[in-house]
Amino acid sequence: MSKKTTIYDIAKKLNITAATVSRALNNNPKISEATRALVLKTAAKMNYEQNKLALALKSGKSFNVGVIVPRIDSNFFASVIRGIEEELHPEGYHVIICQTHDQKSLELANINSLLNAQVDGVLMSISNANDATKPNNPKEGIDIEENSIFDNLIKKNVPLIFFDRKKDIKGVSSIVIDDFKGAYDATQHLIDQGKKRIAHLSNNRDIEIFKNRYLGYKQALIDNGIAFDDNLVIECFSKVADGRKVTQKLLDMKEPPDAIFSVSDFSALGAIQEILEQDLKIPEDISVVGFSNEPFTKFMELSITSVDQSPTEMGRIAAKVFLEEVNNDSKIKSEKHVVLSPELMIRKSSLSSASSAVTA
Amino acid sequence: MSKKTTIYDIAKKLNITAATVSRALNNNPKISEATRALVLKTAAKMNYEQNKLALALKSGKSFNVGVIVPRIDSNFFASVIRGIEEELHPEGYHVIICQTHDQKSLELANINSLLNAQVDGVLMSISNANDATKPNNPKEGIDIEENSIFDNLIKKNVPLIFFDRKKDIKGVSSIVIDDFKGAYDATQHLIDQGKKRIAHLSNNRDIEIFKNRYLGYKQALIDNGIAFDDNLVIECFSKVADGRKVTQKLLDMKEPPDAIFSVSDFSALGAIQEILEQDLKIPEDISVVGFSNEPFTKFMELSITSVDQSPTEMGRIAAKVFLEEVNNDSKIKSEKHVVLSPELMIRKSSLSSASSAVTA
DNA sequence: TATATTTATGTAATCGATTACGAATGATGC
DNA sequence: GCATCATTCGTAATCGATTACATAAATATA
Repeated sequence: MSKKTTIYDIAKKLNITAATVSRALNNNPKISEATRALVLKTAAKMNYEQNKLALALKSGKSFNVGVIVPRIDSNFFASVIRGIEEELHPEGYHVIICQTHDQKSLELANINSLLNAQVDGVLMSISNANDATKPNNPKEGIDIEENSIFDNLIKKNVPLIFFDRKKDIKGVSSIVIDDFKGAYDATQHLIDQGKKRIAHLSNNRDIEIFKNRYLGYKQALIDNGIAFDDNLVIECFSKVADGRKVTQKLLDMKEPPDAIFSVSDFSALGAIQEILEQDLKIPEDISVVGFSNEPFTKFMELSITSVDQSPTEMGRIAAKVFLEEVNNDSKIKSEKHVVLSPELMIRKSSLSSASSAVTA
Repeated sequence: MSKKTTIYDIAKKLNITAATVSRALNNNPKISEATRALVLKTAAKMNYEQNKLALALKSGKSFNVGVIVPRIDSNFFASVIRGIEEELHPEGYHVIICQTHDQKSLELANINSLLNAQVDGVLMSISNANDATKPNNPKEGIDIEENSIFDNLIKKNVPLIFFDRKKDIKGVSSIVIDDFKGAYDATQHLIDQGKKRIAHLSNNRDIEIFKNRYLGYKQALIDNGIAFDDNLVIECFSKVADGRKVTQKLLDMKEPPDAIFSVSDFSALGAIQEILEQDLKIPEDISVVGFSNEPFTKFMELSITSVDQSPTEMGRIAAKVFLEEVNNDSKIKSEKHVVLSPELMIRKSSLSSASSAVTA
């Protein structure tokens, strides 16, 4: 319908050039107050709105950032994105969402696609794809083949920020929680409740967060003089059904566990369902602790103890780190590593005595 | 670091012009096979990637769409966005997320901001801000002052699609669920269970969805010969705490209700908590039905009956309608109104007899 | 008054692509 | 051998902004 008005339209109407209009609109000092006022008034009258696309092409800044997550319909990722959006919106940035569904190929495709769209930065949580088929690179945390996915970003000097699930790449900042501590605290809590045979529902430990939770769990056992038993550690997906399945196996053991610490709230829920099904009592017979503090853990009548990751805060900080990097003109670039402290939310699924208060 | 390579770089290297390079890259027939192959090979060698920004400026298509929601960290909206992203990504579109936090001012600001960014379309669910202070326009569903928010979009011919919370605007498509039917079915179900005094936790009925749920509830009562009692309808926010508060009032009545139908799962949960607190039995004494099928309703031990809105499907369809509109070159523009049928998920919170099966 | 110095504006290049138009080349037909 | 035509490629405009440089006008200085 009505074509968008450009600075040329305004220029023509006022018999001046587009350059003058541009200067008037941008508070350039080299212009008379009279013409500035005139241009501003005319621009308003003609409903002028700056074409950010043209500006982006000229300036090389699109004021768009890409956010890549495995999926958006999980409370954790949605909350992180919420934090990112809230922090970046006032600064004039738009947030572009990409999902990988845990496929490495989509991860690469999304990065390239975002680069073509000229985003000013990429904030991402890496995918959970199973890389187990490839031989592990012995150099701790550095897998050259893997990192080549991010080469394009780094070569083009586009800020990359990892949150939650990161890779160790030189020059790349990251915001994570202290997964080791989260797991350690959860395990210690179970031990404090008198539990001695604590199982661990793990997940792909090629991913740092799952490895660290595993290590935190193990260390807490060791520090309390409890023998670590490999048979009590089972890998399982973050799904209710998978949690049920592996819990069934645990309960079938000669010496079943008296507590379960899961890296996921969903598998923790599956564990609870299976335990109750077998007419065992929670937390008396078996205590259960999850991870992520998904909303439902608080809502259940038998509320589930879980580790809160303050996802919105994580998103906010990731956004702030991005802003620092993108506004840093100096050549000295520093990577920043923020580690948030997790908070154990103690609830009914693990609180043996009625004495202590339950966290809201 | 390494500047991005442009078609001019390729042209210079091959001693041809950028026009030829562009033609080679775009499968333009007016070019020899020899040069095309040469250009393609050189482009690959130089790691050429098309600058979508330049393309967008030239073509007027940014291949970005804006999605505006009250907030992203609710399962419903996150799921809708998931559907939108999954449908639009294969078509080459990026999804830009904006949150309004239910503020009309942010709604307007976001629309304008997206327009400046030259998005190809806007998919949105309108905010829940209370317009009650303004006198209602008698013309059903058409509020001129309100709609002026969308004027810019319509004037510029940018496709606008509403999902879930819509306004009736000429030429604007919408995807909603049949909220009337959802509420009707829920109420009928409660009546089928023998309930006779059914309360309704409503919400701001200036919003269509809440109005329709109210009307569906009312009609079900009437159709079953149950007198409608205004005292049993209470407005309340979609929050657990608010649900508790108003339920307390309901239970304090001389004749308390024997069932509660809530427009929100969260206030339904609050209701349940309050009911159990008062040592009443669910569903024997009081049944509770929510709306939205939030994940936690299924997970609770006392699972909550709720109305599923198939949000991912809603997002997919919204995206498809957008694609139809954006790909429609003809001048005949038609608005499309898709109404999805909601599905009542019957669970323990309302199923009196153990005879019937509970939906998963 | 003549010169120096601001101040305000215009000219034109630039960002990186696409494309209408025109020109050069070679092939074809008679 | 020459007109005709198709093929292939170059020229230059365009999308809508910004900005270095040039220039004209206005003001200050001696």
